Amino acid sequence: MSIRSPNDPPRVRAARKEQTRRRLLGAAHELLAEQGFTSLSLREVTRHAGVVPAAFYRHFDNLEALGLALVQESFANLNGALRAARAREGADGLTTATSAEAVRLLGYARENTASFRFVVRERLGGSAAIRAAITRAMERFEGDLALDLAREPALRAWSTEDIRLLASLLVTMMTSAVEQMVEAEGPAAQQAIEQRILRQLQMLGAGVRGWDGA
Amino acid sequence: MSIRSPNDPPRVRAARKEQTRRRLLGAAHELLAEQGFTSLSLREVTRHAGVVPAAFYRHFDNLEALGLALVQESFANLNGALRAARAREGADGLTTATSAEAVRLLGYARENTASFRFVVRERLGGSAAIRAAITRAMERFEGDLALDLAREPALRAWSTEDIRLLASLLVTMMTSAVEQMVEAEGPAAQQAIEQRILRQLQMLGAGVRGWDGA
DNA sequence: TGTACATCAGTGAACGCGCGTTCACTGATGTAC
DNA sequence: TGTACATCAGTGAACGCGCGTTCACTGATGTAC
Repeated sequence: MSIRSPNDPPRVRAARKEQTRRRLLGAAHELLAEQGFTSLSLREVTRHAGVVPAAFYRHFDNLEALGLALVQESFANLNGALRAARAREGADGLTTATSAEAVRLLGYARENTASFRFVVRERLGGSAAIRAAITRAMERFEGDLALDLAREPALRAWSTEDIRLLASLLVTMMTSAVEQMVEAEGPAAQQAIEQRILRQLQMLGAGVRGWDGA
Repeated sequence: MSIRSPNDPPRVRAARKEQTRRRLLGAAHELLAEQGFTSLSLREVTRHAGVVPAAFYRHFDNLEALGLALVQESFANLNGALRAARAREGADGLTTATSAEAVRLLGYARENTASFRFVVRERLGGSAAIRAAITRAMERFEGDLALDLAREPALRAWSTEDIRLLASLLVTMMTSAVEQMVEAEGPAAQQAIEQRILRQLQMLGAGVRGWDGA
């Protein structure tokens, strides 16, 4: 590091620090495509980032803090992408809307495999703090989904609890599809996964239409 | 080790070896209740089992081999328990049968938390070989379920592919419930999880009844 | 039953290795005048 | 604009530690006669 250019603008130091931080996060991100977070080492990350191990501590207290930053970033990107895509499209009807959301989510997962693989793998394993952060983010996602469902005319007669259960079930199904997606090899497999969950959503949709809450 | 008793029966050596093997598996099992397989160390396991590290190699090639043995054992126990419970009960009707199976599975998961926590955590993380072994076992489970579904009068008109999709969806739902169950604290939380998935199964059941395969 | 030899589960010491963390340092960047 | 001093991101060396694996060994168990 410490390569100076003659005419840097002011705040160069802060910008360079941020740049190194990004390099650390990026290095971890790349390494996590091929291994679990638990088996990641600080030295590995700094080596990959082209920085000396001790430099790590200028940016994070420890590896777990970096992991939490990754979780936060992954979900921020995902939510941003979904929000943008929703605004772009805007579908009507419950089944259609849910299916469209699934397609958007899977599409984003397909394009951001590394990020999703990390989240999917760490959701249940390894560090308790990271697990908790992922759970929290997914609960927020599920809550938003429940709010959307509550506005659906088709579900007007449903109890709040049943709407929550439906949202939870939808998240379960999408999570499972994303799990398959990040392990899928080749576009054919990816398309098959998408078609499978869409048909499963239709099956469930038939149940939702026939549901009288009894 | 090597504590001799005066009048041991023959085959003492083999029996003692098996006993040590069980101790190693048991030690790993206990340690895995509190940490991921990836962060488990050979020395930790042997220490917990009361054996010198080098002794490990008389029983397994490496830690991963022990992990695979654990996977195999977990599913063998699960399948045995479910088969026994099914024979004991035997329910009629699709929704009833599926719900009963879910109740059995969750009950067994409640009583064997450590074993399930291991499987649930390693299903997506860590070692590729262990992940593959768990996936295989779950596919077998899903295949058996699909066979059962195929025999259901209510599903006579369904295509093979749709029956597979339904089995897959049911496994997804049960897996999710088991994931929640192993993290649940207290009987109240456990019962809530059970009630939630039962109602979700009813919602899906309504869809299955109304499904015309279109 | 008794003896002599073979087997082999478990031992204990040793090895080299990568790890996380600490520390005093360096030199470019930032600031005050 | 120029100078003197302060800040601080990144360095390089050092540390103690637990790790997986190897090896020659020991002594109880097993077998052949």
